[in-house]
Amino acid sequence: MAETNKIPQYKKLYEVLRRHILSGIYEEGSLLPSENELCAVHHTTRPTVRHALEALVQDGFITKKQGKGSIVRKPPQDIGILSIAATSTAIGKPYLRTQILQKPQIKRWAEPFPFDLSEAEKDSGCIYMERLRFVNGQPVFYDINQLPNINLPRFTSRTFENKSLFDILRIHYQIEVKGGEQKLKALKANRTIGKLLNIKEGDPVLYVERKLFTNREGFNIYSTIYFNSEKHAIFGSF
Amino acid sequence: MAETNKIPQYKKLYEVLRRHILSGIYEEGSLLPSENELCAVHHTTRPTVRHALEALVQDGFITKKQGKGSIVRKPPQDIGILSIAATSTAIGKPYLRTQILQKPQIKRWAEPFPFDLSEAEKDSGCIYMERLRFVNGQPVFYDINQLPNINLPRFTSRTFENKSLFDILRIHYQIEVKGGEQKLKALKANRTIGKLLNIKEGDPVLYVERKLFTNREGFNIYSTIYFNSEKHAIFGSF
DNA sequence: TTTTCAAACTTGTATTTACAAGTTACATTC
DNA sequence: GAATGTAACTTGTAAATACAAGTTTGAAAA
Repeated sequence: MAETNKIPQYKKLYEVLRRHILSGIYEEGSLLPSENELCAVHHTTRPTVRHALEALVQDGFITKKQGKGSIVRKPPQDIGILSIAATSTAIGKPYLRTQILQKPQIKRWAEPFPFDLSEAEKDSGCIYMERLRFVNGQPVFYDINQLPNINLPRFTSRTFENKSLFDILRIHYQIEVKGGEQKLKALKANRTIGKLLNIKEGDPVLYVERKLFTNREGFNIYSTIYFNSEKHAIFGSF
Repeated sequence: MAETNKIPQYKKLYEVLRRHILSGIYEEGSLLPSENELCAVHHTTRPTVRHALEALVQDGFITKKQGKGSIVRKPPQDIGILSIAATSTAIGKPYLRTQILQKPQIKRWAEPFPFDLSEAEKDSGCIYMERLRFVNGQPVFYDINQLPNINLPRFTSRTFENKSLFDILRIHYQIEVKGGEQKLKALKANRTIGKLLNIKEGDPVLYVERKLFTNREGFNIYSTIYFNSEKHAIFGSF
């Protein structure tokens, strides 16, 4: 028994089940094997299985019901609450095109900065990028992302057009978002924002400032978002 | 031993610790008693203590560090992402006054209703209430709450002025919010909203529709919120 | 004085066992 | 056939125990 790589059993089980749910082996609405079955299959005990299931509940992959079982849920989108839903009619998979206005480049942090930066973050400078996102051809989402330039080889030369910033961070750099905080306001669009989002100056826009914590100590991602909520709404589930 | 009211020990311990954190008995940044100490004091065992602490971590009241202990955090506001933060200057404890515009009363559900209602919810009618909340004397927060009128004895006669709706549901009825979904938009204030929030007609307001799931099957809480983000922002952490 | 290291804490992971409580299915009874 | 109840599932709560791993402290050694 030397092959245990220090990764706890409950986490390994979590990963297995999560993978199975995402890959469709367990269908949405169906029941996971019972806790005792999972014990038998994975050669472990109920508290360990329950620990893994608890994490799945926490991350929204299942709901549990006493006497019934663990029900598979629709896997939740990206972490962090922000996806887009149409207000009037429910569009199944909104056609979302992303245009990079400013490719990732190394800059100084914007001043003044809406969040407190650590010394390490200040010293290392930041990687800056701007994106504009379209739903059905209309611009709805303008966001500025800044992250510290700490140990991210080749980052600025990667392609972002069709990939999520977060996917790239997770897959290439093992950086995962663990939580965050955000401030939301409704503002009048100024001229620049109005032009970008194709609305009139003075029209209301949703404004969000976010700080996302990651599994890397002291590595946070900062975003500023302007959202055209004329025809769409920001939708979140938690 | 007849006084156990069916409430699990770990929940009771959670309530005790939560109360103590909120009342300042444990200061922000300080350490909670160690798990073994809590075991001794509350006559229980580590798994139970850990279960309670896990819930506190989940709700943002503490963070844990292996080898160190449980660190008390700044207690997060109301449940579920919505609290208020001043944008310009950080106000330590924003003076928040709540005015009940419409005491809880039994009504029919509003039509049209932004979310799908179950048959049970439709049949039972709803408890309806409106509140207006002030920070430093200025109205910032107008919210309409609707919840199904199912098995909530004495609910409409309770006092809400200084207590959170969610605290009352949790403590008196063992109803806990387990998750939810919400839509956010920026709108122009109409005349009514403008008057309530003391802003000009046409000024931007933050508009939120929320559906909160609870541990009671089929019991959801629905809120509509208008937020004056002129001087404040909605703050959330996740 | 400074460094090193070991002991005594802390939380993290895991097993084993037991019973309570909610759900379902089926056999019994009316 | 319809209602009832029981048995066999499910998850929920709780205890007792053991060891692993990270942090702090202070004594011993350099």
